Amino acid sequence: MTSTTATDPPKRRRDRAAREREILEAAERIFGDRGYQGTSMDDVAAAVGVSKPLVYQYYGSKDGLFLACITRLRGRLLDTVADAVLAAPNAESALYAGFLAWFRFLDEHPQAWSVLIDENLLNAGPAAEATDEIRAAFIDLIARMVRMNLPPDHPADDDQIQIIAQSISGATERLAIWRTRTPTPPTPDKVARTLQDLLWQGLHTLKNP
Amino acid sequence: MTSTTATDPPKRRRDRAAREREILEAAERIFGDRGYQGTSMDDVAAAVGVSKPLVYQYYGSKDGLFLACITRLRGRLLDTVADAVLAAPNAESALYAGFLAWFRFLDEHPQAWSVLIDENLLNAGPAAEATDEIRAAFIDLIARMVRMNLPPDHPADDDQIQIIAQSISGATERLAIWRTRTPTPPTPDKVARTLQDLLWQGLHTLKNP
DNA sequence: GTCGGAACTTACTCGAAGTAAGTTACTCGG
DNA sequence: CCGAGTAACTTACTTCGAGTAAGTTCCGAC
Repeated sequence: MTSTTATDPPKRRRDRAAREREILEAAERIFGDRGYQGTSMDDVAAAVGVSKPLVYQYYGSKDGLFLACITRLRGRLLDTVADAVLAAPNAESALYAGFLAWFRFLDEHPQAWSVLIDENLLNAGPAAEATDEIRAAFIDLIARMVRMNLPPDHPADDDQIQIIAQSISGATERLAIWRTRTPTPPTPDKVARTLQDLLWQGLHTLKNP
Repeated sequence: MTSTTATDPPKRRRDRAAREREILEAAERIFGDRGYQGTSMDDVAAAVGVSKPLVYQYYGSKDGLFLACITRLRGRLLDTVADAVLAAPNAESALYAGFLAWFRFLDEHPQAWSVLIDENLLNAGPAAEATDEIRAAFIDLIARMVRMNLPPDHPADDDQIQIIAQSISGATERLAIWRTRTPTPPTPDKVARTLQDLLWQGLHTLKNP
């Protein structure tokens, strides 16, 4: 049906930055609706009212376009969570606030999240490294929080901190996927509280090797 | 190059079960080497020394073949971990033994694991439900262990148990991926101990709502 | 031997990623 | 106002891989 945005006739040239943004927004929407595999470059081009080679000129490849979507969406998610964490009065509530912000954001932007779920698609070549880098910002945030939570009397073991940060990242991602596939999932609040209860004690009693 | 298995000339007919096994084994190998996207059905067919439609007749689609690989590999992994868990003398060591078995298996079968990493690819249609079902056996095992670990004086909240089981599943999967992408990852033993330390306390002090 | 079904193949269609080569519109110096 | 230069854009392909239609060959049972 190729509805552009309700304005078909006055489709003039636009400068590159504007067109790039337009394409990116359409791509986020369509990838979110139909998934990576279910979306063709022609679909995206048609939605913007433009031809496919233009999309290729600006984004290089389907992976490139998808990566751009992921990067932007994850950036927003990270900002939201980081804001919540930094606004918390102490370490304990920071952990909880971070979890809560994460699950709430994903509830409120289901389309964004369904793009991010597909992130794992890009396991081939340099795209894999790119998605790892994007996720790494989250892992860093978590690692910083973990350090804040650790008992101050013994120095942190970097391996342990990485292990814990990766664990928390993996746990929250799987929980998010699980919630979307469960008919009546527990509320963000309940999930965040349960995670907090599960982890809080352990973070204080970590033994060094 | 189409190397079958070092025996090209005597390629006779075989009964269905044998051929299916042969195809499945080749598929595991090739998917493991090149990933889902990087593998074509012609590749698999050629490796067995057979034509593509035969593969389709036996496995229906590329997703079907891939799913068959995942199912078998996850089954083995589950057996290994379940054995370790059941052999443990008590709840605390069962948790640790399960983690350890998990990471050791993946160290010893890197090719199997690289197939399982791609599991997330199948996010479309009925394949998504199928992969969820396969993973569900793991979640169940974890959920049972969590119940064993819970303090007996208050009844378990099913939501909480699901949340925890999903978390642990997600954490171990992300850790496994992370370990494969890290030059010198911590040993399975260290990872298992850290996870155990992180979770053990929290599992005992879970509050009901 | 021949008949029936199971194992297997050749030779396609179709859809989507990616590209080569060209065309149209805007813009800026004269 | 006008022509060149360039950025925005298109048409018309190629290529590759998933999936399929329509057979053909082998083998065992009667």
